[in-house]
Amino acid sequence: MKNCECPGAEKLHGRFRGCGYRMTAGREAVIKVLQETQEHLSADEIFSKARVINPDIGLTTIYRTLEKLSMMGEVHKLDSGDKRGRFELANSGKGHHHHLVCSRCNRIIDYDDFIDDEVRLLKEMEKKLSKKYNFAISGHLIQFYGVCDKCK
Amino acid sequence: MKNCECPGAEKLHGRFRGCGYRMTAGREAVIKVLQETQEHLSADEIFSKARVINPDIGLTTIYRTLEKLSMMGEVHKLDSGDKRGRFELANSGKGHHHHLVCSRCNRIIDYDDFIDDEVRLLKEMEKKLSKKYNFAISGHLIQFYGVCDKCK
DNA sequence: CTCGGTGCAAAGAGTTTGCAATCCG
DNA sequence: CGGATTGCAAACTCTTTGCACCGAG
Repeated sequence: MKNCECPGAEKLHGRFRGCGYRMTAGREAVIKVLQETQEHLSADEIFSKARVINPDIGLTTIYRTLEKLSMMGEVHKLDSGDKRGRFELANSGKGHHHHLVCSRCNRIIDYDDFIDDEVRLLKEMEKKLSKKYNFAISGHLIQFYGVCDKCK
Repeated sequence: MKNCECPGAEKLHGRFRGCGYRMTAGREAVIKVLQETQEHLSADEIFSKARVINPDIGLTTIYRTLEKLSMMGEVHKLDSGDKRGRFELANSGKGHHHHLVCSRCNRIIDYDDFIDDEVRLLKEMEKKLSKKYNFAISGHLIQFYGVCDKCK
């Protein structure tokens, strides 16, 4: 798989084309599902929802599409502690945010409160760490674990 | 499994006993392996190393011991991005630290540089977030992703 | 003696792969 | 038309479970 860098294209459809990929019914369905949800869906959950749009789609296509979107930087794969991956669109309406993960029900809550201080510190850390460890930092993961209101 | 809180016991051996568990050759081997390594081993890697100490040990015991130690708060389970879990002793010589994760080779590097500022901010965040989201925060995960020096 | 602990084999769960058929452009 | 994409089933990987035997205390 090519590690595609095709910036600026407004629509995912265009980005696929620009990367030499094709837009298909299956991919459209996956993207639609991701755009319409507020939650962090697993591959399987995306599968169920995508089936409603396109009954012929297979789980394999979900995985392959997610992998492509992930490579393109359009979706982020999250780790919620249970064994399956969860996915969120990178460029949904949401801005930069981090996660609260419930250890009991594995629910993931986004937060973007108070995030400016966080981001400022992170940028500094990135600079210092990449210098000290000669490490090319491309991203970060910040999560707080605990028990959510519903589970308490 | 009991969610054991038996503070203050100096040795893991004692902590096991204090929790109503038994100390066995298998558990000793797992603990020894964890104490002697500087890396973040997977269950399988721990298995190989433990086999050297105790050739009769099975992979199952590794998993079950790690689960107990994890419940007791003696080991932390890490997520490196590849699908298997990695483990580190909570009370090794290392103090509080966070991780740099190489996306290429999945190596995890500990850092504890500049960590005071980080921890200070985290504590603040925890306070604010737990209030706003009514979320009982028990821990956090901070990781930077990128490409390590060896992989560049 | 009592129960917790063990190894083994088998089961699970999530994800990936091989392949022939199909579809996009 | 040519190569990318797909669904299906099978393969894989890591982890968990059932069970009969073993052993710590």
